[in-house]
Amino acid sequence: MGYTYNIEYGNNYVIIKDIEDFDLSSTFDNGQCFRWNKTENDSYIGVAMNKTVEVYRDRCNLIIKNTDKKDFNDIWYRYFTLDVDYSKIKKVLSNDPFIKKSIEYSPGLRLLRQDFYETLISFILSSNNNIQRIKKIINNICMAAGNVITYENKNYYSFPDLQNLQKFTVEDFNDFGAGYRSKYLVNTIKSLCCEKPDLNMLENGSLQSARKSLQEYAGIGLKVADCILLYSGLRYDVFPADVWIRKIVCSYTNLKDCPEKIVEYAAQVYGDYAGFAQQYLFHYARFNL
DNA sequence: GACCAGGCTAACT
DNA sequence: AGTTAGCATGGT
Repeated sequence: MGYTYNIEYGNNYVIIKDIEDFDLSSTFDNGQCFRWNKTENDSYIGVAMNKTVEVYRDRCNLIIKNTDKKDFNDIWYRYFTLDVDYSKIKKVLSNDPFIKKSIEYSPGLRLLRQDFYETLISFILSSNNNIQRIKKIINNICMAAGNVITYENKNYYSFPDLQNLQKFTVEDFNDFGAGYRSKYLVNTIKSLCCEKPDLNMLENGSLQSARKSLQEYAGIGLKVADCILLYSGLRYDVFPADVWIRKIVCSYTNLKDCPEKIVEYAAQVYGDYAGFAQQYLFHYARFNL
């Protein structure tokens, strides 16, 4: 399964040599994640999985700083979907001329497998919101209840676990800037603490049942449910249809601007790779419409 | 001041 | 089942 990479394990860093299909900007600045930021040196520093790491390219190599062999194998290999064969996915999806164009625009885009609960909370915050503001709200939440992680004399804050999220009130989330979504968060966090969702069912059950069970939570509709399933790496046969996706899909098909119809179309045309198709399209749309 | 942002909920026909 | 107002906030 997956690839074998030529990897160098150093003192607090890991180098993946001659890596293909891994462009930093189109991976981190494409709206799937909210806790990665570009530095002055064109590297990216991210807080994920209770860790802070810095990632940068040196020609064909990818360097991950502030990590080691164990964390690379236990966490980052999976987080960065290094087991996924993007050349195969791109080849299949390129049968569709418009997806092909989007792939050519950002061929090094990757999906990330992020923490399920962080993804769930983050995308409740995403509704009728913009990426810049979503990042700000999430950062406020992390600063208020996350663990401090120091890296190169700067403090970073992990995404809080459910126990810590549970102590926040509607007023707290209002102070963080969540607006009318605050009550959804409090409600959903309480439900999640009370009974954990069945991740195995979400991953392996029918798509219909996975969506339906996520939509039981306050603040989660069809689009947010698909984002949660896709960006936590549970499944790739989803198609989050936000305003950008709706615009661009309607521009190259004669579909009406109706999310359910667009999702149905994507399932038929892109099948098990719909989630990847969506991500290439989204990135293209955001910077070209 | 209007419009928009990785939409959802509730209240209507 | 389909349609629509209302929703918090900050940027353009």
